[in-house]
Amino acid sequence: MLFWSIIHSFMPSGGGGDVTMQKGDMIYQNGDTAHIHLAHIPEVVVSRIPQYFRTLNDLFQSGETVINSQSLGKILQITPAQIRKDLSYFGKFGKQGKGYNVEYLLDALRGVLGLDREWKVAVIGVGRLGRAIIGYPGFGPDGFKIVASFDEDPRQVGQSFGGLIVRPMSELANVVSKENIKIAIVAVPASQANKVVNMLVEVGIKAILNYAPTSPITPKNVRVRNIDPIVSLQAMTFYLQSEKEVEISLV
Amino acid sequence: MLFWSIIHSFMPSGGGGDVTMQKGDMIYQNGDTAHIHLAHIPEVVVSRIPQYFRTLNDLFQSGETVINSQSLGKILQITPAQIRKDLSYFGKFGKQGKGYNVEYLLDALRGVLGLDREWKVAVIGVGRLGRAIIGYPGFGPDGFKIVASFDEDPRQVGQSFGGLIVRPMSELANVVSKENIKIAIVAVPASQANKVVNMLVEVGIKAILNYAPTSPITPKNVRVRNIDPIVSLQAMTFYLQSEKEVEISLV
DNA sequence: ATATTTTTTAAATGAATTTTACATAATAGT
DNA sequence: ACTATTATGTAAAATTCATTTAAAAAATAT
Repeated sequence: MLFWSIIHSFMPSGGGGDVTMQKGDMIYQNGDTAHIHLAHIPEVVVSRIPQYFRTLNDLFQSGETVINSQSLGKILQITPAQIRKDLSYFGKFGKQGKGYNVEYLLDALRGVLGLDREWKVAVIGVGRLGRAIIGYPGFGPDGFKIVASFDEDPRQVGQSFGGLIVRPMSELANVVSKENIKIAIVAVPASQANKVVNMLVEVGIKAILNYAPTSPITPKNVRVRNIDPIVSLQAMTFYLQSEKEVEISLV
Repeated sequence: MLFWSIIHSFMPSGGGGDVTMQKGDMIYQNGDTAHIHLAHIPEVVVSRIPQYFRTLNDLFQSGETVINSQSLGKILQITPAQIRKDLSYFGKFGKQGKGYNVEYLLDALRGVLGLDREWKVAVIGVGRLGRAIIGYPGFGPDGFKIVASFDEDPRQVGQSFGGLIVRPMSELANVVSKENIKIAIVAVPASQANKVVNMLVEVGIKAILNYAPTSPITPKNVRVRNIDPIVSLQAMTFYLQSEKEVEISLV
């Protein structure tokens, strides 16, 4: 690989669908093609951005036009310094002496998170949980559109939930490719989860929201987030029991 | 406060319900009472323990008797060294040259997480989501028993879901105290979540699993874990869009 | 105008977390 | 019984991440 160039100073983003570059990003040449490699951003930072986004959305809905890092920090229980640092990974959004324009920052983060488009989503498994997910009204307003559902069970195939006909797994590859689906939600029993995840990886899914109580293994270009209420509860019971400070009377 | 003693070498746990102490823990005297302060364990470590526990459970179910850190790491996508380090915060559970006895480690972690008892849980909000939670069969086997449900809406009060009569919020304090409930699951709309969380804190709830898309503020002795699929999805779309490496033809 | 507020940036510090490396102990094979 | 191998536990090093500090710049309020 022939090294080409590192961006040493920030270049503010242009208009619509282009790639924003920043300090630390790299352009390199490989054969007859140039590649852009975006600078590393800590995962913890990436996980906080959606929370900033949601809070800004709430503020915007309630008519707020400006907010500073201090107030935002109070709402989210995060220090103002950290909020400023996090945002600075992506650009300069604030006005000195004033704070952040809510609508402007909201738009900026929408771009950062890739939410300035619609993401098509497939749901795998239409049991009790899968049906609840399909019926959940929260995905649409944030740009996630459930466009297909699948189930292994022939008795489910053909049924209709939330306006979606349940398809057999054999149609997965076709539908994912035709509809250009990149995101899947897994709502099958633990016993089937690994097999299903492998199939999803195979057909080109790049992000999986996994509700099964497992930790599926995927190539690192396929992201997985697990939602497991038991795991969350257990992490809390650790504290519940360890905080029982023992009191021994000495008298 | 009169300083008393720091534990300098590990004392293996005794029998049933006592508190396991270890290197770094402190005993101090305050008035006529002795207090035990357990050594700090990183939050990330605490979050991983339930995953070890779940995987060991699976292994145990499928008849495995021994596992080493390498194999466990492969399953969980964690380095063997990290697993050993994590476990070493709580004691010595392995045998050199062999690995960990699955059943023994499982029991040990059950104790660490405080799962060697039953935890009573209250569910707040019996809408679509709340009912799905009450009906979810996964809580019971892990020692979490949903013993009460509440709703603000008078039309829901008195109805029965999953064998539980829905109670009015006015009975919250009484029931929580009589039943000694320490854990609550919040499944109310975002607009009510903060108010509900405040009520829960007030009546002595110490751990909250929050399904509402908010980040409620609590005193630091009350733990909160948020489950928000939108936030999880958005953290992934960041990578989906930023990984679109741009390819520019140079020919 | 001037003082105040608040952001941005960089650098330095500090804290938390992960990895490395190795002494030590158990096991398995000969 | 001896040797080679395996795998833990942990101290120390390395890394990553978070926080603090300081200084410059921009906006607002007095």
